[in-house]
Amino acid sequence: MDTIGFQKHDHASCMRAALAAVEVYCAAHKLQFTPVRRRVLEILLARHRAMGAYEILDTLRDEGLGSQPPVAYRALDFLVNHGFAHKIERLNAFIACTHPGEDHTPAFLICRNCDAVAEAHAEPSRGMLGRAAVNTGFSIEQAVVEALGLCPNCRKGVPACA
Amino acid sequence: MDTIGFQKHDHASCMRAALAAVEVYCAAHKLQFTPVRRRVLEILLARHRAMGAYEILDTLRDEGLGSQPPVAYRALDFLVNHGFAHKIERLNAFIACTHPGEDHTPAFLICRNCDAVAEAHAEPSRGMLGRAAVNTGFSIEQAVVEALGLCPNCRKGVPACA
DNA sequence: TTGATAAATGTAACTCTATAACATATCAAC
DNA sequence: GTTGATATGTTATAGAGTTACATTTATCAA
Repeated sequence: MDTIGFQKHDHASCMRAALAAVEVYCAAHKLQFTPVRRRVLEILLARHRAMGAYEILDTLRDEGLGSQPPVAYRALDFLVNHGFAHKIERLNAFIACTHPGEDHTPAFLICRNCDAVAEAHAEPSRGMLGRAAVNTGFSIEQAVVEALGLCPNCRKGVPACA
Repeated sequence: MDTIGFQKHDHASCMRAALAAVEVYCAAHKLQFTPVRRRVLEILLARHRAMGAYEILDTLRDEGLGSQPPVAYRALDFLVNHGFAHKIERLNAFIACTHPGEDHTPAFLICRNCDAVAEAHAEPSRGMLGRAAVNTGFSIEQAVVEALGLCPNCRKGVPACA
């Protein structure tokens, strides 16, 4: 068990499910889910938190799967481009998607105390941002929505969201 | 005349107004609006677009106002902390606030073609993000809201938003 | 007005994040 | 199997941001 979206859950099965979903998606879309790409996604899924590219690279290096930055960045580009992982701009870090394969605009809740990250849905076309876009004639193609604050565990004083 | 929020406006007067507002605010709050801080804000206001810290630093260096990164970053920290400028996470860049002094949560519309940036208002506590936060027990303290797409000028094919 | 304290700046060195460029290998499809 | 596209390996470098410490400048109280 581990924390996801600030709640406990069966992490091993959620990891298997995500990998399976990505495999299915790649097969259906004729994408190459190569060993490096797979391993980077596994690392992100296993840690279940936002990780810097160089932190991921360290793990790859230990496993002999490539030691230079472009190896990690290229795998991450692939994962992000196809929606299997997301970049958290505010942290310059990456996190596995909690529902890969589905088309969605993610929004994140980032705990400033324990760095846990929960993924929610955003609808940039709605709300004030969408209205502002329509008013100015701007067409939204992508959106970064990241909230910073305290997760429920840290609010209650749980040390480092154990 | 220049573009702001994708529209033409009297840029010189908007710059004067913003500087005046910041001066008033600093006097009222006993903040030191020092030459470096003032100059960085002027640079941001004059260019009227998102600028990287090193781009700003180059200008400072040319003027003999400091040549090392901390000089620019410290001034930018001051401006951002007091709401006189904002950081665009997606661009790792900074932009002058269009209504300094007022307490607000900014949202940005970023043109991927010409890099023009318009500032809108966000209300992170409302909408889907706010609901997700309430549901999970997360308390939002700050939010990054940035939309990427095409500004009206670039949609119409105006070359580089001239 | 001077002396203590805090705030701001100058500077060097460094860390972290990310990309360019080019060679090599592997895959996919005819 | 040859060819063209896609992916990987590797070197070097660019860009963004911080740490640490010395020095200066402002603030304020005695």
